[in-house]
Amino acid sequence: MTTHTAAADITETKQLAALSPPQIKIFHGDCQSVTPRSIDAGSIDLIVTSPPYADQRRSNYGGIHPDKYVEWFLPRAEVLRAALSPTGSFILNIKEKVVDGERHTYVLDLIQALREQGWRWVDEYCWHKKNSYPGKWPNRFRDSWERLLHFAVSKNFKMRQESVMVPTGDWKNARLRNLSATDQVRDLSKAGNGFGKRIANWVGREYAYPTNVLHMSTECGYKGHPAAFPVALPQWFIRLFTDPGDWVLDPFAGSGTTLVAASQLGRNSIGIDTLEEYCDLMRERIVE
Amino acid sequence: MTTHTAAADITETKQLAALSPPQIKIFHGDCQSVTPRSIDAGSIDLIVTSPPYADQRRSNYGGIHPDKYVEWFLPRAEVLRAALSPTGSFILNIKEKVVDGERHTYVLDLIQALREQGWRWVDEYCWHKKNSYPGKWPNRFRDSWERLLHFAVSKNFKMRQESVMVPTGDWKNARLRNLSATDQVRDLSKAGNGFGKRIANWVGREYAYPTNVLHMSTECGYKGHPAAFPVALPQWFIRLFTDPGDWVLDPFAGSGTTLVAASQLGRNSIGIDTLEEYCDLMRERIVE
DNA sequence: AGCTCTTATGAATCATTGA
DNA sequence: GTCAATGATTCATAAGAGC
Repeated sequence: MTTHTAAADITETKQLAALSPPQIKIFHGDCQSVTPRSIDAGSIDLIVTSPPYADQRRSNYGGIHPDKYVEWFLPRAEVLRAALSPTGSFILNIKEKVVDGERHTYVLDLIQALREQGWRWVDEYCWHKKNSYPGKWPNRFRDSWERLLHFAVSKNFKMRQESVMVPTGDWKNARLRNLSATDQVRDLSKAGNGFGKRIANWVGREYAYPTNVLHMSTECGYKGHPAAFPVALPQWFIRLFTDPGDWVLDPFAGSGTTLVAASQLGRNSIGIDTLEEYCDLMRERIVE
Repeated sequence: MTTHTAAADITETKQLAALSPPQIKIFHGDCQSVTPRSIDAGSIDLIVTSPPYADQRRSNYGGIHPDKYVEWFLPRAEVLRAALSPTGSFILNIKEKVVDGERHTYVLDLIQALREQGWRWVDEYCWHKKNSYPGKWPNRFRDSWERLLHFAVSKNFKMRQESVMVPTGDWKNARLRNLSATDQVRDLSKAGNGFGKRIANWVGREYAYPTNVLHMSTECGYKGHPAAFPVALPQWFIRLFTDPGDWVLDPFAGSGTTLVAASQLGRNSIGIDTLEEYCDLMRERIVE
């Protein structure tokens, strides 16, 4: 039993208890070869990932040149598409870097190329990073947002909009202060929109659907490993695009944030990473 | 003479009083033909505009099909580039519409095409619309953000970052840091030229640079014109990319929000619109 | 528990220097 | 020339210490 969602999520807790505990699989290797070998076609309900950005993290992943990014990504997207269920979704967290004083276009190119590969570009969510990296330059301000591209293979993908509804009005802030005992609730308050669907019923107050702008802080001061996104981010999309018992895949799993989120929510998960070191890290983190 | 900040109201008022009152020119017609005929090459310091979106506002503008959007836009961008000063900027407010359940790619295509035309894609600001249009759909949430694309023709465009500084998030921290002698020394040394120094002396560290995410509510459209952007939006970019006395152009002026903002800030402005009815509207609005 | 205050740090970017 | 490495810049947040 790995879930501990916002305080009195009684119904959800019962549901999860009735299910077998969520499975977690970790594969070491490149997702391009691992995926077709180790994952059944059409068995994945949601892919959430933050791939290595172009020319970033060179010390860890070897770095992909911006001009080569699309050709590096496409064959991997192809195997991911085969693994995804017809009603599944693919959430891609990415942002183009600045090259020679202007934004590089590889993300734009990638969107176009993925569409040609058969993906539907359903929407682009905006992740507003409330605590973006500081710095000052003569020609730009701090970059405070990233793209969360939502792709699907069919028009009728699964979407559970009620599961991410947010309380309306001042009630939210007042209530959260009372509930701030646990880390989980703190995470939810950080997200500002991570409430489960049952909590709204439990409290019996008004709630509304969120928008396609997510306000979340990057995780700060965590251990020595690079944390891609805050756990609230995969949480939000897992609630939105899967049911308990579904399978979630992160083909560039890194420190395993997606797997943690999935397990907390009673979803099975698979993580893949090219670095054995990160696979070990994930296993350690999951034990907690 | 060229400095200008939100904090320096007194100085600003004096400056503006010393200048002749801002000029406003309104031209009726298509900017593609009006611009080369009526605007001197290189005379414009900033272009801020929200062009008719694809297939939107059909009743007013005739509507451009999404698939034809880029070819419609490009010749107009060409004349705008000729009108823009070498140190000028071009702010394009745009968002792709949903066609057949997915985002259309004409904005991505447009960015690519503008780069091929010689524009530099400096950055993409995110306009977070705090009060986005209500609605509910089975496969997406409310669209709560739009793109504010920043293009320039040269690497060393004009940018007055001090003019849009915002109060620091935590006032207590700012005040405390003010007491630290080392911090004051750091401020003075890093401020560099002219105005930065004055800010450091005057308001200490109570102001910080903003990010590339703008939080602004939409305004109800000015009577008779479909809702464009709030006046605070062009204001922000006019402060950021021009000095008093500079020339601001809106080639799709609509209800004239950009002209109002420019005049309020002591900048000269030019508005162009294909509809005589809107030109009349602008003239009325400017009298106020 | 609830404050206040301190400190460390995070998918960053540009200018400069040296090979 | 081009390219790679280094230093300087900067702020919202979490965690931790102290009361």
